[in-house]
Amino acid sequence: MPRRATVIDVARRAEVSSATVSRVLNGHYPVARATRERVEAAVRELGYVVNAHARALAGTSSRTVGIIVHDVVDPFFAHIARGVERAASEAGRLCMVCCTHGDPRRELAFVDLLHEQRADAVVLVGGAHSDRAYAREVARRARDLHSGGARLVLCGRPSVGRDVPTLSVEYDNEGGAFALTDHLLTQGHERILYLGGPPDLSTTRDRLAGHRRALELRGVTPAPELVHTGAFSPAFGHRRLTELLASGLTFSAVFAANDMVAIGALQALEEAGLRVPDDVSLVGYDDVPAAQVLRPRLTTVHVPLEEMGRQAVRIAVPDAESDAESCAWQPPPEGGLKLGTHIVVRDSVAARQGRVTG
Amino acid sequence: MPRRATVIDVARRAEVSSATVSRVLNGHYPVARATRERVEAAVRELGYVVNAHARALAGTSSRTVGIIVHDVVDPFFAHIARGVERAASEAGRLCMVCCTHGDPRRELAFVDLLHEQRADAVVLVGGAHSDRAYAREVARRARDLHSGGARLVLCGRPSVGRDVPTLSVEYDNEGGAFALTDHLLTQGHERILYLGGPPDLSTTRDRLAGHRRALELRGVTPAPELVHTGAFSPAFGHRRLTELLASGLTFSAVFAANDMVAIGALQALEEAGLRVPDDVSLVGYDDVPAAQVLRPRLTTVHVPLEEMGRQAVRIAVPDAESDAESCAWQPPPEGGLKLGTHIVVRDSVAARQGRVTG
DNA sequence: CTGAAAGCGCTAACAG
DNA sequence: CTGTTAGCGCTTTCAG
Repeated sequence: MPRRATVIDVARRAEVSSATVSRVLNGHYPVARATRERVEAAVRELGYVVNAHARALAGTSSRTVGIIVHDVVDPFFAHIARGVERAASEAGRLCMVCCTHGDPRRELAFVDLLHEQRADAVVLVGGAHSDRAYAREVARRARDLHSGGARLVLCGRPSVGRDVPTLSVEYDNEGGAFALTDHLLTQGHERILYLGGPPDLSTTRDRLAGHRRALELRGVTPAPELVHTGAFSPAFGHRRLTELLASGLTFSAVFAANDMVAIGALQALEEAGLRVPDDVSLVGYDDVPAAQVLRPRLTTVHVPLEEMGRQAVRIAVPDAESDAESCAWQPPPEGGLKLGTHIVVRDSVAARQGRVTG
Repeated sequence: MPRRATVIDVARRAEVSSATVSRVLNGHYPVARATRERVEAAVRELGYVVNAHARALAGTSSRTVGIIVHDVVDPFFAHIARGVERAASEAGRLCMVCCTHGDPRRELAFVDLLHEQRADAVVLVGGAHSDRAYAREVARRARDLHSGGARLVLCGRPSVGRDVPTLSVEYDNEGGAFALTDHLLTQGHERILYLGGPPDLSTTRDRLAGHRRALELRGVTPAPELVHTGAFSPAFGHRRLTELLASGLTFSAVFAANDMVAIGALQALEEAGLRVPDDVSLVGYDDVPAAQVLRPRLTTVHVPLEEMGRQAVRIAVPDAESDAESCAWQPPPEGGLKLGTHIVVRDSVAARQGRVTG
């Protein structure tokens, strides 16, 4: 196998030094036009391709960012990933994506792997399990990363400690759940079934907190039998709601922990011969595209997913432009952004008709 | 900023040589138990993290694979990306994903970028535009990559030339379209509107070819006014079908070029007061999850998306296990896989009632 | 089992 | 404007 061409080969061929080759390759440095052309020709003739590793080793950054999600197919993560990829690309960086499938150990392992790659930023996406030991592990990595000049960005999850050097991009999760529940309450629903979401995930806790706050504000006592946490999947929504319906539980509305759960819930309702919103109202959360495809179209909470991804890299890495003077750039002093959410009213909620289904 | 720890620092601390540190870090080499433990302790105490770039430079591969898609959010690409990510991860590799948003120039630029990163494999996903110059560019990069020991994998697109060193994973696109059209024909539909898909994309050409072959085989003459190519989006499906309906075009079934187009088409039909499948039958292609969420549930062609992604990396890189003896591994002689597709019958097609809508 | 030393390919001073 | 010369941090012969 013929060894790959290197700067030296190009230099020899163009009859210049390797430094000159490097200079024309990088632009940003005066090189005589004739020389430049000779080098460019040599590059072309040799099919030379710089070695990003050698380049990274020699000082310049790796020009990559990493993102860690549960699953690239899940629209919640996919949209955030798109934002990260776009912003990274605009900042002249490659995006490495890792999928944990919800396993915290894989998550930690990926942070390490991305650190090894010397990613300029590592974006950790989605709710976190509330586990002290786990938070400590994340904190340690945040420090390691930081002391190496890289940033750990928490996207849609709480901080892991006051003086841990992380950046963060959150969204108003509690507020969205509050608004959504209030909307239901306003329509006369008081027995609202809360369905789905892993109970120990920060996302679930926040949504439930907003839900409860709204209930209490309207003088409705939260009923424990109306809270059924679980997974964030259509399968869970379908299965659990089917069971609940069979058990005779009564409620007039369902608050699905996210749109995926709502998809399954809607199917269960359909199968039970219940009409949405006539017999039961239904709401979701996240406002992924599927929410508009469902019939009835789903009332839900819009979360600026892609924007979160964009911001995550924006606050963590200097962009292409200011990049020339990259040393001038520095992370925003706040270090933490919180994006707004808002309820999107569509067709899956109706005023309560008096009857309570069960 | 305190310089990051290096093997030398670890070596010093553990009172061994850097070579020994390297050996314990990599496993695969006899090191006295006591020595190993001393090194491991030093690593921990210093918060040492290997530099993947230095490692890659020093000879071992970069342990990464790259994937180039139009858009990570589009389920077609997302599922393939998931397969690639999983297989890469299982083979101990990181996955770098790039989004072109359909721009061939970005695609080429990303191949270069991934080559610079010395990715072990670069997977190019999705239909390609049939453009000689473009194919030549791809071919050149395939050769460059190959001569550097990396592989270019074409996933769901045709070869760029007989003796261009690429690997490929295809699916039976033409066959699926044939089967689907035949299904419609069997149900009595003869005026079938073919809707969507960029006309110069290989994917579209293949699907249309299968569609036409089925038509001809049943003695139905393809009608040019029934073919309306365009984008692969719900927006296109909705807009164009709405126009067509207004124009008075007659047809009893719609063959949407993919499920996304079908989503838009269904909405247009609904808005026009037409019922699916009672008034008009509708089919899609790809069998993404949305196909099961639509009402009626969509009859479509199942494409083994995730499996394609998996296979793409499987044929291109040695897996973790055989990796120990990695020099023993070599790409499968075939170099080209073709996965099967099959039609999934759901609820969006009904036997033709006689009336032809328009 | 362990150490010494030679690069891997590139960039970045530092001199001209 | 261009060449020389050190490394960047790691792996890897080749010798003990």
